[in-house]
Amino acid sequence: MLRINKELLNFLGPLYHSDTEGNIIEQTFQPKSQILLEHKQVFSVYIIKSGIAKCYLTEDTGADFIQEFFGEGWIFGEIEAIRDDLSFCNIDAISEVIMYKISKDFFYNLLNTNEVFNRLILKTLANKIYYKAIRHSYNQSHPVESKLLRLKDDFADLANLISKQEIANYLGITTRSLNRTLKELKVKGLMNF
Amino acid sequence: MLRINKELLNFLGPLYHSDTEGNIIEQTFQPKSQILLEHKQVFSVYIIKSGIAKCYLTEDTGADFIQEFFGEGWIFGEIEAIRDDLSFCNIDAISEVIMYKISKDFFYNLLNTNEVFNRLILKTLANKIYYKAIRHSYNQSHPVESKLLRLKDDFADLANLISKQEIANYLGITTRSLNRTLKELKVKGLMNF
DNA sequence: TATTTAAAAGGACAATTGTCTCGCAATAAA
DNA sequence: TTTATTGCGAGACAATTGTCCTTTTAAATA
Repeated sequence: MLRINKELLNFLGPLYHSDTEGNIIEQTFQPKSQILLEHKQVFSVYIIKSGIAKCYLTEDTGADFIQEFFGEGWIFGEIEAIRDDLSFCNIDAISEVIMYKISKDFFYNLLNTNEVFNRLILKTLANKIYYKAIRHSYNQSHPVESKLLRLKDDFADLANLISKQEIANYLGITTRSLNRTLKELKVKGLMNF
Repeated sequence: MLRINKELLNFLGPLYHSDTEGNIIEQTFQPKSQILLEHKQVFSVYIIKSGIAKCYLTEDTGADFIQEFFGEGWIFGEIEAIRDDLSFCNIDAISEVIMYKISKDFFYNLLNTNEVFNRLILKTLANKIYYKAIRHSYNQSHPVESKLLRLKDDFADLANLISKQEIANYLGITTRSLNRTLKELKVKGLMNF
């Protein structure tokens, strides 16, 4: 649930340091600040250098559904750039987030001229689809208890970084259901979160 | 819910006809036959020339969750090729399906040497992510009734091609829930499917 | 320390969705 | 025509999850 991409980060670090034309800039976001908003134009592609962000959609019901938690090396804005369309997600910083920011044009340029980068982006996109397919299918076919157990280890890692509300939003359930099920699992001795 | 990709089909048609080395072959699958199985090696990338297929995952609960219905121009196997991993979906023909089949190697080759193809694949991947993100979020945040209404028009188009069971599997619900809700909508005069 | 605020936990009840089962209708096989 | 077979629809009930609201806890501030 916390996605990282060291390969992409390793590619971008050196590129940033050798860049003299301002094609890549660093930008810092404070915790809880909004990085990207739904239904807006996107002018840049972002890669997380450090910190954690959440990517979520706000539905007409008022509920937020968290697509993914983004960590080091995770990229966003690239889908909008490739589709040449408005943003379809909100991105909020959870911790302090430092990011590499590259303009759409430079992103296109890299895609066309740098085979390694091109392949990295292809892989990243393919992985995003893979992760989403598996998760969506699992979510639709299993009760809350199973979903929670499946993420047990992730919770342990993220426990002091993300709130209960965020976990609920990630699972597409209410905090009430989350608490109820967590308690049942505690009684059964299957979880101590 | 029935995805097509004319652009990709328009690209592949001429390529197929000018191909003298057997890089692209046509293959026909009968209705209900299996085209791809989960957890198997994938040696080719497929693009649908005509017909309809379904892409689904079988969960440990025994339930099938349909990721998408594939129509003309839709591609699959490309994610496995890019990730260099086993298949993670089953693909079954629904109607008779005629496909262009290209080897992994030729697919890689096209990606590296043909900028147009490369861009088409990037777009296709980005679209797959976009569609999945929107649908997953909607599914998690809305009751069955809303999900059905949202797909009203698609149902009308596909009604005589796909079964009730398949619709239920696409929505991640049981046929019982589907029938119950369809009846309620009929009573309300909101649907006549 | 006392006071305010926000996050977390949970009680009571309602709504939604699933499970199991049976019956009906349509189509295919005997 | 009769007999299986299969998909569809739905009744009765159970389980799951959500809604609304109150209480508890813990951290932040005065």
